[in-house]
Amino acid sequence: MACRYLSHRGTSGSATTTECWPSFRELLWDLVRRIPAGKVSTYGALAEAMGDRGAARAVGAELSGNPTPPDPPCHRVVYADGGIGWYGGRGRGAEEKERLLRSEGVEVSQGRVDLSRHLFSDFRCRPFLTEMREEQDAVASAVTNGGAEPALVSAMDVSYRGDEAFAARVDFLLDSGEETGHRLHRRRVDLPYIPGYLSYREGPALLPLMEDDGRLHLVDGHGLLHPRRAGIACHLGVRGHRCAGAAKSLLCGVLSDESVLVDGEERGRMTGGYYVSVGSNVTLDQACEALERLLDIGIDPCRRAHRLASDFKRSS
DNA sequence: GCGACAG
DNA sequence: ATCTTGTCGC
Repeated sequence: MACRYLSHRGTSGSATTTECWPSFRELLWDLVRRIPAGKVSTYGALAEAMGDRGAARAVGAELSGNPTPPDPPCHRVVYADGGIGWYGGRGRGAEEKERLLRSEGVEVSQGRVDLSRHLFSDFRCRPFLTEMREEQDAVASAVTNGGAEPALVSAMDVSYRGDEAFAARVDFLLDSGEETGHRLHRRRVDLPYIPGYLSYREGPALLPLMEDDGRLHLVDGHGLLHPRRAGIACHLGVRGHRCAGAAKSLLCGVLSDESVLVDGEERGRMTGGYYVSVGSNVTLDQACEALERLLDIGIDPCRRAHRLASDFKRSS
């Protein structure tokens, strides 16, 4: 199956990521512990060991939360140019980081480590981010357009507190705009936000809320308007649900009139302040018309879902 | 130097 | 996304 990360366990209906993918956090700290004293690595190198250099910022964000420094030796992780970087977060502690490195035999001059002498790069690690990209290619090829005109629309969003996700879905009748109900779901997440991998962070929290009764699900994020045509709306859509993405900003593509083009191809459309793109089982026209219809009668379903998820978190 | 990326 | 103070507009 193309979506291991969303696979169900038995008949319980629960879907987890941990069954299929390693934990970003655990894997990262394992890697950091392998850097010997006297050596350093870089944020990008650690990200690359896990399969994508683009996750370098997520690596830095996780390392900045080291609860017991200097035990997992996050001070041995520096910038790609040898710059010392921060220690303890928010621009603080470069001196302490430099002192620790010097005490371990790392030469620091002009505020920089000579990476040609001190770079450790003997990481052997499952490149799971690469595997996720490969899965995204399979997801993209499974996307389908079309279906009957939707009469029901549900908007979905997720709010966070630490590694806990609070997901919400709000339902509307398309013709009257009447709000007919909502569903909530709370769960732990174990992947940080990494551009291009949003579906692996938020998908597991949203999937249990989806319903295969012909309704169109509008998800906060992109569908085909993604570097590998596999945004979160596609991941959820290829599970058999009708799904489109509605995002507030672009991940890729250029705006040309109302269309968003990638390599000259229309992958999405800007309407009502949202970038809309197909997830699966719906056409771009249908998704845009549904959103426009609700906006026209004064209802912003995405904002409603955002507030519901936010309220759900606050009251939990 | 430029560009900088859903949530 | 979240954090957090201040500020603007209805």
